[in-house]
Amino acid sequence: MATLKEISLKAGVSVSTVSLVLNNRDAGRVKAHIAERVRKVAQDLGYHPNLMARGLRTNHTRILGFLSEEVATTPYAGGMILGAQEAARKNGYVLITVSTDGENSEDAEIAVLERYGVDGFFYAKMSNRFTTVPSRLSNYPVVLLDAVDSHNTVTSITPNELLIGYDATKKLIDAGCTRIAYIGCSEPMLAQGKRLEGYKKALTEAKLPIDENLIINVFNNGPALHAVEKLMCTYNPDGYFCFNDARAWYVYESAARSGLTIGRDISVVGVDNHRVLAETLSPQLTTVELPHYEMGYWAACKLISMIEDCDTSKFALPSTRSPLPSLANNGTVTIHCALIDKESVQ
Amino acid sequence: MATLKEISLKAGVSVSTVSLVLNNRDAGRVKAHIAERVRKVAQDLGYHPNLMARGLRTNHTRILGFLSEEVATTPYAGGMILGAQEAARKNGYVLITVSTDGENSEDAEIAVLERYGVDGFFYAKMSNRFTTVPSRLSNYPVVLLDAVDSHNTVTSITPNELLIGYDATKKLIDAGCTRIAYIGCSEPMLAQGKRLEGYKKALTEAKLPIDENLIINVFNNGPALHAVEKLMCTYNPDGYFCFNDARAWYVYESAARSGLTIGRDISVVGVDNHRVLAETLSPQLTTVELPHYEMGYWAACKLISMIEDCDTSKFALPSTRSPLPSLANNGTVTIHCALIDKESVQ
DNA sequence: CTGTTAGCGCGTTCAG
DNA sequence: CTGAACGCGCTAACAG
Repeated sequence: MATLKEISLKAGVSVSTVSLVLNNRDAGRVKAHIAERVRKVAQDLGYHPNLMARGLRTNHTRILGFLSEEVATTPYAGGMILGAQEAARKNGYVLITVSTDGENSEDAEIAVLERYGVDGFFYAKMSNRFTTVPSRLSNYPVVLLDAVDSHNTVTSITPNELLIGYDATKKLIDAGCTRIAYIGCSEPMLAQGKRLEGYKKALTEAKLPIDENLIINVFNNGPALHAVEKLMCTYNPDGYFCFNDARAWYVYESAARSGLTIGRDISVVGVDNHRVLAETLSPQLTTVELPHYEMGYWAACKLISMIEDCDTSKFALPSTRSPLPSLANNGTVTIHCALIDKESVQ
Repeated sequence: MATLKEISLKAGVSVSTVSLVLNNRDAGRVKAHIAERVRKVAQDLGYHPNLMARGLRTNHTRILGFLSEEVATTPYAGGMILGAQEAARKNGYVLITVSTDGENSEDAEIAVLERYGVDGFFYAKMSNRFTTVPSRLSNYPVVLLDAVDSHNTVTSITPNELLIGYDATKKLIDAGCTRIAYIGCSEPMLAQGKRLEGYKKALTEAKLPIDENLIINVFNNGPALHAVEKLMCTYNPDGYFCFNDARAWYVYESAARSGLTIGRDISVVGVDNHRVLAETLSPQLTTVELPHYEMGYWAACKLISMIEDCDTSKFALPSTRSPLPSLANNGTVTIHCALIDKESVQ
């Protein structure tokens, strides 16, 4: 690793001149031909600044801390890290990811990241919920991922859960379904209530009745299958909106046992576009995609803009299936999730 | 963030004395009572060394670089990162994870990690395969994850694929199955050949015939389902060893359509213990767990031992379902994966 | 327009 | 037994 000093020696100028040139702060301060020579030598030596030394001096490291409660391990949410990483990379930043296994270790993890001099933090949760950000983070730029700040003060990005329920149900209505079931989630989650609300909104708008018999909440386990089978036999829904792709499987299995064909006899919409499940199921599952990658990407751009206190227009957002909200937004930002049309809706 | 200087001022000693004491190098060099005072002040001020400054001085940062080709995004392999992270944390290290989207960006990513002064690298692949490690890494300690070095020189950890096939098939044989099918993978993978080999080995040992009609390789898509249905109707296997949990789903679906009950009429064993799939399926899928967390944990301990050139006995390996190999091993290390007994084998 | 000087926070000689 | 002095690689004052 070449150093500034080596370059200065070889180019016959002082270290500070080299620093000036290589940081492009030589406009009208260093003669053009000498600046050129410096650049040449740097190029030849394959110079890259030592980021630790620079960080020590400038007090910013271009390291972002990614705090999560085992989010890295969930099959769903690795995409958030990937998206954040990608956006970070494009802007010359890097991620240190840390998982906290509980509230108690959290403080220690933050302390470690502080010692490395991170410039800001992501604070990610496993699924959309209200959260209070640790007070230790209050001096840093922070963006919440898949969680909403209880005090409604720190910027966050989450899926628009209501629209998920609305779009999915609308899809089934437009396909001609009139008796649409909702296979919900027994665990208390923000997403559960909102998606149900969207489901009801779509039905109401279409002047379809809300039949409480068609609404069930299940855990992700054996009894869930029986509950779905029973619902199918008893009330014969022609459409199913499922809280997630895993719950959609119960519909597939029940249909197979009942001799019903998905995409013809009944229609199904899930949520997640879970890589393994949604791709494996046959016919492929029409599902609303949770845009983890996109949320991560957005959060990183947002965080960097906060760190650099700069105009958000410098960030090029990728064009993705779920269009990203403007970076100018603050507070509780939501993202309209794309419905991925596959084969399970007639 | 308190500094050495602040402590030295408050304690009325010099900076170097503080450094000595706080690094526990004060044996017979600093008077006990003064050392005690220094420690007290440091405690009060909540002192933690600035890791960048230390790294600049010592040329090691306690940062580990985790290179992977989108491994972070696969639903399978996030566990590797988690395991590596956990082991790193326990030993005072931290991870910078970087995904390369192709061979070309790889070199640039490595360069970035070098500039941050990482002490060593993980080089992870998406699934067990032969790999040549980028020459740029040759000056660093490196551990390969879920991949084997083509030149057989850098240390790697991978699942013992042969035993996966053997154990899974043996499980079915012990349950009384005599016509055991193998639902394999059409993509060329190291794992495919080895698992098939283990399957055949178990059959041969049990003096069961190897019937090529019972062996099919499929992609993960619609036609796979038809292939499995056809196999089921035509040859009536009583046991199924599936390359992975996703392929096991085809057996579940086919069985449901044929009116067969899994765990009674036929038995199924998968591979992955994929969080969503294996837990959602009903009856729950008996499957061989790919110990991603464990591999990551092992790799981190190994890498740190290489960096510190220290005895491997200082590392406490967690007791996990798949017992970890000794850290004394070098070269191509494999891990015996645990079979998770659930409900799909009679 | 350029080079000298200083110091970020730390660890390590080397005198005293 | 302790503290002064130096340097890691870099940037930012300020002087020339």
